[in-house]
Amino acid sequence: MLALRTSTQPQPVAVDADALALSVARLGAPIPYARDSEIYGEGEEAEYIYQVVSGAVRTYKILNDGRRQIGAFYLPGDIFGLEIGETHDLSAEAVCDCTVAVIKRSSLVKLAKGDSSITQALWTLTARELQRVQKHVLLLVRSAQERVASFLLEMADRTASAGSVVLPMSRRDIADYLGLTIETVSRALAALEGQAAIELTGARRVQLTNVRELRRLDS
Amino acid sequence: MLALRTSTQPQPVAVDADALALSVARLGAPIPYARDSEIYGEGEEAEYIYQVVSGAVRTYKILNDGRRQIGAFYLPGDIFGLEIGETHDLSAEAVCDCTVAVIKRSSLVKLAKGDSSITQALWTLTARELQRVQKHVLLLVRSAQERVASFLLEMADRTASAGSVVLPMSRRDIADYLGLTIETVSRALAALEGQAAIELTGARRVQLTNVRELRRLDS
DNA sequence: CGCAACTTTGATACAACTCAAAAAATGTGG
DNA sequence: CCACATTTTTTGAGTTGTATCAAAGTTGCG
Repeated sequence: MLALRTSTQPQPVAVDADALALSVARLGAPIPYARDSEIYGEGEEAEYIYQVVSGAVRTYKILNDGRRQIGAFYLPGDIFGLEIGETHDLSAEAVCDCTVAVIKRSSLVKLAKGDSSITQALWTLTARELQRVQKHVLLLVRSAQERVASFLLEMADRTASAGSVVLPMSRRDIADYLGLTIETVSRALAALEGQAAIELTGARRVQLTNVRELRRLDS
Repeated sequence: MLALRTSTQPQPVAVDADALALSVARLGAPIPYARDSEIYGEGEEAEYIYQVVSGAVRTYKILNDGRRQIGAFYLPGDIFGLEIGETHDLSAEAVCDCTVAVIKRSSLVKLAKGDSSITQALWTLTARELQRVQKHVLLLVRSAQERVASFLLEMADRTASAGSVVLPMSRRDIADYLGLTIETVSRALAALEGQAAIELTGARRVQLTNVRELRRLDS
């Protein structure tokens, strides 16, 4: 939700944060990352702030039992890697080949000294991230089908695609984001197709044929 | 984790936020709330910022299927109700009879005008809240016993009680926080007692007899 | 003390997981 | 562009952990 794009979601106090997003894109150095390559690791110093230019990025943690929990997917326009502490709480990887604009945190802090609206914008970004994670919590207590339906709606909304969603991530990624197994994700998709809510027009291409029904599951 | 208290958790960039917490306690009007009474409702204007003085507070949302998801428990010293948008994202209620210090958001904003460190402090509070919710996500993808063990450790840590934890909330509250049913919470507690990790010395009093074992489950 | 609310325990059901294998998609070199 | 190898996704069968339904204890308060 840290997006430049317009969205059907309410965007309170958005102006400053979005202006900052523009700044990152303009000032930041664009860097290419290959699929599955690490952008930063958990515990590393949070020296930079990142914005997806093209492609997609995931943040995640590895649990002690070896499972991986994905914290978020970031799409073009989204800012990630903003921490208030010294280090990153999660690791970040490229979901697919992608380009990321990078700006030094210290240069933003320097800008913020002369312009309190930048501090305000950074705060807003953190608050939006908080709202996003709160939604994630609500997602994780719902049924498998509801989680998948909600995920599809979110992706459709964020990619501004008219009903036809191209998922940049694998079933494993989706499963690890939703707290499910890949088999359960696959079956949930098949069930949604059976209910004529979606149409699987390729492994990673989904047509949302009945958004009403998906919303009913999501709500 | 928005606490004045000392804690075994790392507290990065804590000074300003804690100073602010002191300000709320000093400047805020102490207001008593009866058990289960509403402090604010989801969607209401976020006019005030709150700090628990005594007792405990829960924030929550009601899902469309009628279930309730608790977002957080706030204990003495903790600040809650800080939003960046115009309205509250969750509702807040008194878990038990409690006292809450209340300060107008506008007066903090006024203070912040002359002191950028106050803006910084508010940002830090939001960031801590973000970290807390991220932990909550990790909790919700674990087994019932692991969730309960983790919850007990968190409560022990936050109440700074030497092994003996008094839970201010009911099983229903715990279940709704952990995304479980009350029966499963009860059984998980019984199982932990069977493994000699804890001792139930009353419905709401738990003795942590083997913190090592609990931490192994938590990790 | 007695009642109401809360918690525990038991029996059963079901959703999601695990293990296994087939099918489909993707990438690669000839 | 095709044939093959590899990876990813789907489907199937069986298991398991948690939910549900029901009832018995327990706690705490008026």
